[in-house]
Order: sequence, then C-alpha cells, then structure tokens
Amino acid sequence: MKNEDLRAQFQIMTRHFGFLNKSCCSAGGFDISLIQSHILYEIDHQHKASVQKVADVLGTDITTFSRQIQSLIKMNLVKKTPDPDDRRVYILSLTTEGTYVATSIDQQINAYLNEVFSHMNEFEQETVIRSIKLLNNAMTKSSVCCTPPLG
Amino acid sequence: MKNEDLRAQFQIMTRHFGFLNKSCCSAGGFDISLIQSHILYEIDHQHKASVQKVADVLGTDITTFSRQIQSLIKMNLVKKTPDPDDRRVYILSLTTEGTYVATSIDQQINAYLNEVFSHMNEFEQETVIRSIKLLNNAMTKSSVCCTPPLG
DNA sequence: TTATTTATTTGCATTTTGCAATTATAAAAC
DNA sequence: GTTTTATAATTGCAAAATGCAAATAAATAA
Repeated sequence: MKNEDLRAQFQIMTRHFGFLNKSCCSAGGFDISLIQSHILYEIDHQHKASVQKVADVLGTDITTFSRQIQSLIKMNLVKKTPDPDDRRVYILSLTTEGTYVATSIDQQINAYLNEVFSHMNEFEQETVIRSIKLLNNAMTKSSVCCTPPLG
Repeated sequence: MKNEDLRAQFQIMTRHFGFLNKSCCSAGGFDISLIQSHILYEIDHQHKASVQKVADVLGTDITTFSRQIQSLIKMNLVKKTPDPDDRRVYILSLTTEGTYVATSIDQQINAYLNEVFSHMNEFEQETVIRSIKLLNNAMTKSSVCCTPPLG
C-alpha cells in the first residue's frame, strides 16, 4: 500500500462524513448541531456521565463543554443531577424529550448509513463493518493518537 | 448486522478521527488547524482551484472560506492568481512554503495512520484499506448524503 | 486544621461564523 | 449594443463558539 494513497482515502472519507453530519439532524423541533448530537449520544451511552467525564471523552475544553450543556438544559434535552457520593460532581442524563431526540437522531443517521450501504453487496457490507471495528480497535490501541487524553 | 451497532461504530470512528485530527498539525512554525489542512490538501489536489470550487468541495460557506483563504495568504502558504479566462475568478495555489507545509502535514498524518495500522496484521490492513475505498465509493454514489451539494 | 487537589462555573477577550449587501465581471435577453 | 440577469468574490455586522484565567465549592492529603 502506498502512503499517499492511505492519507488520501482517509481525507476523502473524512470529507464525506463531514457532509453526512452536516445534513444531520433536526428532531423535536430543534436543529441539533453535530457537537450536540455527540453529547446526547455520549450521555445516553455512559454510565453516570459526569460533566468532566463526557467533556474528556469528547475532547472538548471543560469550560466550553459546561456552556454546551447549559444550552442543552435550556432546550430541556439534558438534566443535571448532583452526585450524592461527591457533591462537586453533577451527573448528566437525558430528559424524556432528550431521549426522544437522541433516538430520532439515531434513526436518521442509521437511515443515512443504510442508504450508503445499499450501494454495496452483502459481502462488501460485512467487510466494511468488520473493517471499521478493526480500525476502531487499532485506534484504541494506538499510543500516538486518537484517544482522549491524546498524544 | 444490527443498526444500532452500525451507528455506534461510526460514532466511535468519528470520535477517534476527531482526536487524530486535533493532535495535528504543526509545520513551518505554524499551527495548522484541521480546516486549514483540508484547504491546503484540496488546493494541492485540484486542478485550477478557484475560491468557489474549493469552498464547494469542502462544504464551507463562501464568505467564511474567503476569510480562511485570506489568513492563509497572510501566512504566505497560499496565493491567489486572477484567472485570465474569467476575471471574476481567482485561482488558488500553494506557495513554496505552503507546499512544504502541506507535505509536512501529509507526512505527519501518514505517520499517525501507519502507527494505527501497525496494530493490525497485513491481511487486516489490506481489508481495511479496501473497505475504506468501498465506503468512499458508496458515499459518492449516495443521493441522500455525503457529497458536496449534499441532500 | 490547613494546604492541596479536583469539579464545575463565570468573566472576558478573541475567533469563527453566516446572512445581507456590495463590487466586478460574464453571459443572456432584447 | 445596451440592458438584464447571473456568477465570483469580498466586506459589514451582529451572533455564536471558543478558551484562558479566575472564582467557587467540595473532597482529599499533610
């Protein structure tokens, strides 16, 4: 494999995903930004998601993140509960409406992805899915890049 | 394949790439933002890259893009040449320093990617590369998302 | 008890963004 | 050939997003 090829393919993929994400998402009367959809996703998937924890996972500056959460609270999609075990900490969770919006975004993105996958045959689809898992795995193992504290 | 799985894997991959990109890049004494690296890449790879054309490819608002170019010109990485065939148009190109910076970024990203790929065996590496090409292909074909005018 | 560390929020100044309007040129209509 | 319309690029402005430094509050270490 040639290196230039490698970077080019990743660049193109990143570009495509950028567009996919831009076209997403409206739900429950709100336009949800890419960042917001990631926050909702992460709150939904983490156990006892504190402000700090989610900010770390997303790699967002904590002060910026604090304000992002404030606007999601104002939109009534997220709520903040004091952690009984440590009163400095707030646990984030989705409101009923937030859960609805998160589910709706999930469906929209899945619809996009399914449409994309429909241009491949079944064998290719499975290869691609397996590959993305391989890649995610490799990136998790990587020391020089790609994971939260980052390097 | 389960849909939830699909979205989750893509979400994770997007996250990883976000980190990879954040840690990139410094070159020629400049900190180059993700957006700037994409602009440099695109100018380098397009034939007769006009302001409008590159903005479209990147999906950036033209007014924002115009200003992004201005700062790259100020950094002496990009230059603007009037198109002799249409005097409304400016053709973008990299300066010598811009070419150096673009090459350097290319090497940095390739180094990251190679490190990531080193956590896979050769067969997996080839599968992943082939899959990314398949995926890019499918996204190009997609009507609902992922490509410039977008949908 | 005091000092230090950690979680979160606010103040403020900088940067980024995008819509509306402007300028300049090209192409189309008449 | 002049007027209208369309296109490329830039600028004005006001809103939004960003991040550092500082503040507050609570936990842990000395």
